[in-house]
Amino acid sequence: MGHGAEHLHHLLMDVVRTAEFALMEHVVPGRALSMSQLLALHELDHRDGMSQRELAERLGLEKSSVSRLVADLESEGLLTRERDPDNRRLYRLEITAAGRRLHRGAADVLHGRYETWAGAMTAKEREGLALGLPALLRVMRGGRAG
Amino acid sequence: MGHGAEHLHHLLMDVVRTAEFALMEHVVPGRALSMSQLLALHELDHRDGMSQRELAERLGLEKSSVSRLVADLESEGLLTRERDPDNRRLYRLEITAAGRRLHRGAADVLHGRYETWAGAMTAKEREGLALGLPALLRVMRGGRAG
DNA sequence: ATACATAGTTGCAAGACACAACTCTGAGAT
DNA sequence: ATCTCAGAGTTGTGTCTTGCAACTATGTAT
Repeated sequence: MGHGAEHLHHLLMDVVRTAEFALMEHVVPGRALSMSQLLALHELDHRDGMSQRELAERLGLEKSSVSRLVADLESEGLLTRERDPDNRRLYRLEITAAGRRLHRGAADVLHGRYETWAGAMTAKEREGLALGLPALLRVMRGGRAG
Repeated sequence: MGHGAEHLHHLLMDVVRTAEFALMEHVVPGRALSMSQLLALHELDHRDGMSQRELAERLGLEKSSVSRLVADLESEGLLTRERDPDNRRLYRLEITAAGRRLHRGAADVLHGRYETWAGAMTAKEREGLALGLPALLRVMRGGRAG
């Protein structure tokens, strides 16, 4: 087991260095979207009506950062902000059709990319990854569900 | 296997969001080191005498960025730069004892962190990760060995 | 009414990075 | 020799992303 741990040091550093590049490169052709912007769309695509505070929590960003992030996305027509009628302090964020299209497009690119990657792995490696990676995330976050 | 691919989209985004935080948080107590600085030490700790161009390639950074990065590390006594006698255009970078100590310290912290994580995983998950993660890196990089 | 808490905004400032233009060194070609 | 060209590294500058602190606006409780 010390074996795996020694590897992990190396491995995780490589993952961080490699993954962001592999994820972001050309997933959104034409438009210049940051990682955080894409992650925000990602969150909103599978849960509408979040507040900025909630989004900030999910993204691990400060509320001020999210304020600007969201303002940019709104001005590009990728999401809408409306005050909650029941509590006008907070916004209800909703992804627009364009935002959804963009996110799905990125997801498709990633999907295709994964198919390529998967083809270069053995079945055992694929299975291991499918089992181990979610587990790693689970424990890295300290047991909370994603 | 479309199943795995759909997951991966979600998964990798989460990895990027989570891993950097999990890796960098408190691994180098006292000193303020950036991810790239730590990665640079990591590279130099297992291969001495690299040039800046070489390091830039490994880190995926522009040579100007590496120039400043390395200058900082040198001024903090974590590495040395000496012109190659055989080709005075390039530097030979060498990690110092202090740099090595610092990197090994970070590695130890990560090691301990992994032990905790591993304890929260099942044996199958650990094995899967140990098999799948290197494979993922391999294919993400396009087959080159790490 | 007054005090307090919460959601979001704005004015900074810092850090990390790329790009372009520069210097310095070395390797041919004439 | 010297001219030219390529490669390694540096510096100037601008951009992007982010956090912190101070602010406004809205809601809640006493």
